[in-house]
Amino acid sequence: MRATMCFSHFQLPRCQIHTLYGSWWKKVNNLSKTHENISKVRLIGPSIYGLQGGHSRRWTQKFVSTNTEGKNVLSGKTTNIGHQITDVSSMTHSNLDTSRIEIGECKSVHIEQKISENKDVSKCITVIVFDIETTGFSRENDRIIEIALQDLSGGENSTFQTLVNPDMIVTNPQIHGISTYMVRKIGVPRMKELIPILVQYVRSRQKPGGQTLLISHNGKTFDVPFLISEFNRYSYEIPSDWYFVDTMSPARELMKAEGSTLSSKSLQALREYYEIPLIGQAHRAMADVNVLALVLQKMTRDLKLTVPCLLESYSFTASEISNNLKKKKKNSR
DNA sequence: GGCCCTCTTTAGGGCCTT
Repeated sequence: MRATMCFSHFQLPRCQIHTLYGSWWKKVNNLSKTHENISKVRLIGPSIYGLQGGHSRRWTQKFVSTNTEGKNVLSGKTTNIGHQITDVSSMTHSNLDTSRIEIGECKSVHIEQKISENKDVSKCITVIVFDIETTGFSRENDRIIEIALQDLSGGENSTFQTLVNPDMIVTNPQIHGISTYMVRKIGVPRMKELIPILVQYVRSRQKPGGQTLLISHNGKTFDVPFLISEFNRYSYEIPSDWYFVDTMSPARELMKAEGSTLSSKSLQALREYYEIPLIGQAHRAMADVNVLALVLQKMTRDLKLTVPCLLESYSFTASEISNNLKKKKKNSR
């Protein structure tokens, strides 16, 4: 199977060409070897993911390659909450051979426990900003056509971006500029193929024994439920140690804050409020991720929010969202 | 569709995501 995968940097210039197999993928494998009992790279068991075979079953071969059309970028250094974004990095064209990857076991530590044990919990939390583009607003009838992630701790391969073939006509290219032609190109992965890679990528960014915090704008009502639907559609589940934060909540607080002139909670309004220049096309996943990463940095500064704060006060899990959706569906019958 | 706010909870409207 061959799929197109984009790994992008926050900004040009493009200064390095890596192969994923030589960089990120090697890192994934090294991680699994180094932390066998802690954070061994894992795609969760076959029973959950509907794979054939037992835990010892290896993944079948997959090739993932970037293409420039997909604007797949891979960033080297970006930013960290509490630190200024100081650098930009390179672009990657890669061939990724995911064969012979062991499905291991991952031991995670409960976040609340970790916070109480370690005040500097932010050091063991991976903060990833993400965004999706879709064919519309309906989780049932529409599909994801682009996804982008940026690990705010920076470093090699800190961003992940790809178009997704939705197997349907893209009816809203005027919104994001993504056409049916673009997503139907040879090599653009379907969601079913992308999910294991996506999970593995996030896992590769996770610190040993740490947790993952995935941040998006309006994620509670759009991005996360959409992801849940896509995962469930192919009998996958979002890993239970993925914690989500919706930046709409702190944005509401910012609107109410004394002296704030923020008039709307939209990402565009937040970008304008903080005078963040738009790099790339609005409503392309990575462009919006870049904006949100900067908004998050400035908003957490203004509201004096720390990463543990975000976790304690704003985070939610996919299962909480799923349970809410099930309850509401049941009540509406 | 779902969250939040308010002129509220026995509800309705605005906003946000593509």
